Formats: sequence, C-alpha cells, structure tokens
Amino acid sequence: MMMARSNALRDGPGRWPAASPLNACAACDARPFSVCSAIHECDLGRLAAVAEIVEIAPGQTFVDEGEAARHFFNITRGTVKIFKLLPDGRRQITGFLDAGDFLGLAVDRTYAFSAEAIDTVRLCRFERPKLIGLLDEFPAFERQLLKWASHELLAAQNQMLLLGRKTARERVASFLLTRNRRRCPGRVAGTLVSLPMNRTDIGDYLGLTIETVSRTITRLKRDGLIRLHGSDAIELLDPAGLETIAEGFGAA
Amino acid sequence: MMMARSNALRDGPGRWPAASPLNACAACDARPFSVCSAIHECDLGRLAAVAEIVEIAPGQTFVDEGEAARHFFNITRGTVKIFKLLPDGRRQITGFLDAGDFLGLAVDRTYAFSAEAIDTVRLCRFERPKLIGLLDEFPAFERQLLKWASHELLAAQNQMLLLGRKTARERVASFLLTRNRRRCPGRVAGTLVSLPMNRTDIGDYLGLTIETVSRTITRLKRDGLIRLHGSDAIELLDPAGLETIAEGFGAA
DNA sequence: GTCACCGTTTGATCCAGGTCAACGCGGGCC
DNA sequence: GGCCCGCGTTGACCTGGATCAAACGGTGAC
Repeated sequence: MMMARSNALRDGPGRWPAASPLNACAACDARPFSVCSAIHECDLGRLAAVAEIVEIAPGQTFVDEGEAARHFFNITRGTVKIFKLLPDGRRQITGFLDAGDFLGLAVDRTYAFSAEAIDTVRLCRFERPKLIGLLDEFPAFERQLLKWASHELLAAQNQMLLLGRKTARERVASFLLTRNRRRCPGRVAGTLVSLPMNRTDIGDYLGLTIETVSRTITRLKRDGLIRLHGSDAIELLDPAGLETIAEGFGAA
Repeated sequence: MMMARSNALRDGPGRWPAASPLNACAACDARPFSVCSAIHECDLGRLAAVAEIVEIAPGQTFVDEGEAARHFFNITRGTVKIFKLLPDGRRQITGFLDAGDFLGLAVDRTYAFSAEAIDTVRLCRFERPKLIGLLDEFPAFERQLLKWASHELLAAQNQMLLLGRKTARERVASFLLTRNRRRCPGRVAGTLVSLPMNRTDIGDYLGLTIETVSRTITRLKRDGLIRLHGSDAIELLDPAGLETIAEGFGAA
C-alpha cells in the first residue's frame, strides 16, 4: 500500500542491482557491526554467494507471521519493526532493528512475527538452508549467531520488565535511553535521539496508547528532561535524570 | 532462608554425591529433552567431566542479577523462576524453567537476571569457559544451543505480546495453556496443569497483582472453563474455550 | 484437638492509563 | 495561495486492574 512503483520483495523487482556479490559484502557498511564480521575477508565470497541484496520501501511488510520461514535477514540500512498481532488488531511491536541487526531466529517452521520497513530499508536475504550450510563451514559465524541470540534474549528480558512492571513515564524514559545507546549511522555522538518510527509504533512497542506516549513526552519536556526537534528527533537534556526515572528510582 | 541444613550452592555442601559423572549423564532423565541430547552416548564422558550436579533447596536463589556470570546451568529436576527486580521491589518473572531447560544465555559479563528454585531443584552446573570449550569440540551441541536460544526468543516475543496487549483474563488463559503444553515429568497426558509456583509468582510473571490473578481464576472457574484441585493444580475443562480467550478472540 | 501462620480469596475503593473527541500543524497537491 | 490529509497534541471522562483491608482455609507445631 503506497508507492506506485512497488519494490515488493516477492514481486521480484525489489532486488538491488549488486554490481558484484563479492564487492557487496566487502563494501558493506554494516558488516563491522553485524554477525557477518565473523567471516574473514578472504572468505567473503562464500558469504556473498548466498546473500541476496534487497531494498524494501517504507511501510512494506516483508515477513508475515504464520508464513513458512524461508529466509534469514541482515539489515544493512534503515529501520525495521518486528511485531505480533491479535485478531482484533491489537499489536505488540517486539523490537526495532537497525543496520547490523540480524533477523529470523525466533522461528519454528513458520515465522512467529511480522516485519515491516519503517523507512527505506536495505537488507541481505539468505535462504535458510544455505545459511545453515554456511554455519557448518564457519563455526565462528555460528558462534556469532549464538552471541546475537543471547543479546536479543537479554533485550527481551529487559522489555518484559518494562511491559510488566514499569509506569508510562519509566517506559518512555527507558525507550529514549535505549534508542540513544544504539549506533545510529549518521548520529552525532551525544544526546540527540532520532526516532524514525511514529507515535503509534512507539505506543505499540511500549504497551501504551498513542495519547499516553504523547502526554508523557510532553511532561518530560515540561520537566526540562528533553527537548523536541520536530516530532522525530528528541534531545536528551538530562540523561542522568532520565536514567533515574527509567530504572525505577524516580519518585515523581 | 529456611531449611536448617542448607543446601546452599556457594556454601559447598550443595553438591550432589554423583556416584560417577559418566553414569550421571547417561542416566539423566532430562537428557532426551535437553540440549545435552546433541552429545552422543559415546561422548557423554566429555560432557560429564565438565558438569557438576547440584541440588538447590526451595526458595533458594542461585543466580544473582549483576553478579559475574561464571556458570551455565541445565535443569534436570524441579522448577526454577528467572526474574528481574526494580529498586523499589517491583519484580518481573521472565520465565519458569523445568527439567530439560537450559539457563545462562541471556548474559553479558554479569547475569542480567536472578534465578531461584521454586521446589527442590536438581541441575547440572557448567563453568562457562569449560562448556564453551566443549562447543568447539561438538558443533552439534552448539547448534542445539542456538536452537534453544531461538526457542526462548520465540517464547519471549509471545510473552511481550501478553504483557503489552492482553487483558488479565487473556493472560491467565494463555498462562494455563502454556503450562499445559509443557512436558511435566509425571504429568498424566490431558488437562490437569500443575502449578508449583504460588499466586505471587504467577502475578509477577503475568504483570498482574496477586489479587487480580486470584479473581481471574475464580471467574474462569465460575464460567466453567477450569476446575481447581487444591490451589496448585488446575484442570482445564474447556481447553478450546481457553484457547479462544488466550488468543484474544474472547468477547466476554 | 487447637492454635498460629501463611497463602489465597473476596470485598470496597482508587487511580493510571485507556477511550472518545476535538483541535493544531506541517507538507503535498492543485 | 488555499485546501486536504495524516500525524501529533490536548482535553474530558471512563474503566480495568491496583490498592487497601478483611476473612478464609489448610498445614504444621505442640
């Protein structure tokens, strides 16, 4: 829906015209941050051989919950949201993925989640059997995936604490700090957080409504903890104060 | 706290007098269900050599959030709760682990969670470097761990949906069904769910208070969906009806 | 047997956040 | 320029679940 000239993944034309697969991996900006860093320069050809570079248009869903799980993905540019739906439309976003993040582990035979591009996303797509074959060949790659899974599990536990036990104010403060800790390509080191997702997405990630997110941000602003630069960038004026709130110390 | 003759893990006397480590692994009831199944019968000696069998008394904490992460664990008997705390005492239980479950992945240098035995728990304890060494030797074992991590990630995403978007009634129904799907040693196939944890634990797992858990169970009972057998066993009279509620279809 | 204790249930009231509704604002389009 | 539309903000009110409080019931000690 939207974008007359569709870049739909399964329609075919979404393929990125990678000059040479080898060069694609060697030149990849995201590789240093990603699981692919486990593969040595000299073996990049083997990796590139099973990778397919794809570009996804904003708003486009490229993984559907319940669909047969045929691929793994590695984000190399842009931001993706992962979510689950209830039949009446209630939605829980379980994570935002940026460049360098790996996608496709939490899976049985079918995907247990959907994935949608927030902005223009570029990613490497791997057929599952091919990537699994590569794991046999490169144990360091498999080790890296295990490390990634552990990292995701840790983030998931933090999110469960947030969703189960934190107040709206604590949730928003936690969210801003977590976002700020990410390596965002092009981000000036410091306290300016860019939010490519809209308020609805933030609400669905934090288990709140859009109105509560908005009100809570307004209140943090009034309290001098943050400053807005448009609605998609927030400056953290008092990171320590936010940390105090996020960790549940905040009395107010 | 409690149990005059302490089986405290770090006090030493918690060690189980395993006749022979080799026999311990070969005879382990939990092995078929656990990540250890990846190690062939003939190599069990290598596994047993790095495993230490430990018994934990009910209520005893054997992993402390923030402590240096020195071990992995594999539960072979009993039930464990994994939780995170906020400074003011709010608690989120992020999972219950039973026989066959692996513990210790969601970790950086220090544990990101605490773990406490609910009933009498027996587990295999592995020093992290030793187990990691074993992974180099047995790729199938590492593969199994990755599979386990993926499985946990999937469960975590379901739990985020539950905590972020489900009503109390939906949460309790989901919980009972999830519990029922587990292979509980000694459980008669069917619809009798055993709940070794108390109501406070259930509340802290579902992001509810103990009162709401109790009231919700009472209401499910009144509606003829479940029957209580004591307070720690629940019979599912209408699993399909519970499923409808748990998945968010339930109008009532 | 009975007493005390602890976990559970039930009842009464409260409130954080949800719902419903209106308004503001910026960007694209004609 | 002016209109429209989608997102974000703000306001008024409502409610599901929290909080506070009391009663219940099973179990172990004596």
